[in-house]
Amino acid sequence: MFDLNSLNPQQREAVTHNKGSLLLLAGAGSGKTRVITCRIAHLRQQGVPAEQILAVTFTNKAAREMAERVQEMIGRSSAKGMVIATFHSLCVRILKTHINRLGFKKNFSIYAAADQQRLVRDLLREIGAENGSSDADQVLWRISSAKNHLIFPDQYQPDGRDPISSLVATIYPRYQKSLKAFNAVDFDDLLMFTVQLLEQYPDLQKHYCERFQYQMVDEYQDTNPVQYRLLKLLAGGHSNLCVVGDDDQSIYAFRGADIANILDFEHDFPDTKVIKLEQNYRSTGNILAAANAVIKNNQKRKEKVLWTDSGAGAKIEYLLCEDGEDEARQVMEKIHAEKYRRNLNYGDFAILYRTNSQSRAFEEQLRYENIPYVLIGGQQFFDRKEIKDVVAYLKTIQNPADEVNLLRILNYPKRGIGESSIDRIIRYSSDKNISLWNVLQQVNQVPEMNDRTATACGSFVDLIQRYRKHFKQPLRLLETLQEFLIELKLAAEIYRQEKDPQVAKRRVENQEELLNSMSVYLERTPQPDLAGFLDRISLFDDENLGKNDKESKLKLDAVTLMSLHSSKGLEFPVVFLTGMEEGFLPHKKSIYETFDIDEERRLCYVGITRAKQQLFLLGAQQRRKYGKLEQREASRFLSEIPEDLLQKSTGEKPRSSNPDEEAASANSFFDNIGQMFGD
DNA sequence: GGGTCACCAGTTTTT
DNA sequence: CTGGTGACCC
Repeated sequence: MFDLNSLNPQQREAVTHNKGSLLLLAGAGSGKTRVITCRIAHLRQQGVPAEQILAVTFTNKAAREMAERVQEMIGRSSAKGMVIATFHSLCVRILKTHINRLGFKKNFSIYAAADQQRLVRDLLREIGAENGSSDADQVLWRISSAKNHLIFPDQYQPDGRDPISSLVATIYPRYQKSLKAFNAVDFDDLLMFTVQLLEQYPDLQKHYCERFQYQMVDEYQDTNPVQYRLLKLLAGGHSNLCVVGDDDQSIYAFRGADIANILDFEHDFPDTKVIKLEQNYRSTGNILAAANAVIKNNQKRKEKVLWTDSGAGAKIEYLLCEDGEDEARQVMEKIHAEKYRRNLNYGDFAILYRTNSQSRAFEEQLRYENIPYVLIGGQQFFDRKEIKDVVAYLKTIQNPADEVNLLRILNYPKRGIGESSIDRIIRYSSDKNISLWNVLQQVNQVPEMNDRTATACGSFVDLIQRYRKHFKQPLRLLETLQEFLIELKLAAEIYRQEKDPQVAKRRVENQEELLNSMSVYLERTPQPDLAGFLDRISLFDDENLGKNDKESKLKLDAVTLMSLHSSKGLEFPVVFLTGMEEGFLPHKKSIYETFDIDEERRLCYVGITRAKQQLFLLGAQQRRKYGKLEQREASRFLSEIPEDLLQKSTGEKPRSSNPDEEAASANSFFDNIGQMFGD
């Protein structure tokens, strides 16, 4: 159990507030997760049945941690039956039972980014509008954003001034039609269809409302319009809905999050109790003072002032660097110095930046200095080709209507079904309106099919059918996957294709990680099957996969490099907030295109509040961009930090070949700084 | 099927 | 400057 006395008064109030809606404004580092888990434990203690409790998060990591902590607190059996899940997995649960009402079969596939991209590219090619990959990405982006706003294909209104949107108006309905034909849904559909289901079928809505009497939503500031709608439907007017979040850390507007959801919550749900958590248990006083000073410049926000009783701590250091390289060098110097001075580990340092391309200079320098580092972000495990190939096989076995994945593997590894044969098969399929899979089963009907290709198709069909049968034995799932990988000879294919044997080895090992993923799934699941495994790897992405996920990367003793976005929710003793320049933070797109400086300020706020003990702010006077040198101006956010919190220093003197030019640029820069610090 | 060349675009990301 | 992609050729 837990001790109410170990909580501060506001936390305690939040934990014991049981009835009606609750808005918990939890500042950075205010012990939010603890409050949510204690609140769940408290509900159980008050006699609320576990089945009535629903907690929704955005990431699997958050859901897993919450579930683990609840179990530690109240025990496994007492937690059994509650649902602690991400929005997406909650929706999959609902759709798995009821999606037939929307005309899908229950073995539907879930399309991830790569599958979607393939499909949209094919559709663009069909209408003769294929134009590199960037169009496909943009179209997909718009479709996703439409779905986030609950705009169905027939409701999509193109914007005349915008050429991409008319493309979207053509592609979106076709895209949705193809998905349905393939018995597949994409990530956004999971949410959109669930909302559609609950709206169209009041019996279902009633069912889920009654089931989940107590609902909690974490990171509420990140909810988008579909998620908001879903919560409204689940709450159904009566509920005990508790939302937890921090409007000051709302940084996902670009993917549809609407900060108005949290700002207007009290208005949307009358009689809401509002509780603010402002005591911070993470950072020193100086760091919090800087964070407060920056964020108070945002007009639309719930006022909060973070405080700590743990003392002011070190001053914040602002290092003005010559250029990007110098910035990287200065970070290295500080890492060496602080590691030695305070006996820290490499794992205590994080280098944060606005855009991923900024990581390069730091990586190079870290490698040069032989400092271990981990780069967070970049390619996701399940985006890797070798993994997608195996997953495509499994999806085809599970759902042969899934033509995107069927086509991906039809001739990989090569089995003598060439491009022209595939074209013939596709044409026959669309002419006769027979699914690809059915055409393959009667490939002799296809005109101009030579015998060898027909035989190859036959053995492909046989392979898939054989393994469909094998994968039906739940006790042999792991062995079957193992046998399947061997029979496919994918490892040999990888070694053949990849010149660098070390790279090939790593890729084969990645495939073997899938086996680990399967065995973890088997351990955790009472009634495992192939469908469940596929859902798991679509939804849960690379959790379980030892060396590739963010969490285990953070366990190594290595300096962490990541974007400001990825850093949300994490903390480090020493943080370097780099690229404190106009154009990076705020990013130039936000200055000239989206005009959302407030969101950039929140991003800056998130960065500052990651630091526990020491915060370094860095910026360069000039930077190489797209090959040419560019003068940089210090970020406006720097001038929002009171001068007495800052210790300023410059790096090396610029060593330009032209002393006059050098003096001029340095002077103008210092004039600028002088103005902003008011000296 | 693999290799080379020209061309383009360049913010943030989870599920 | 980079990385990714499509066109083109052998």
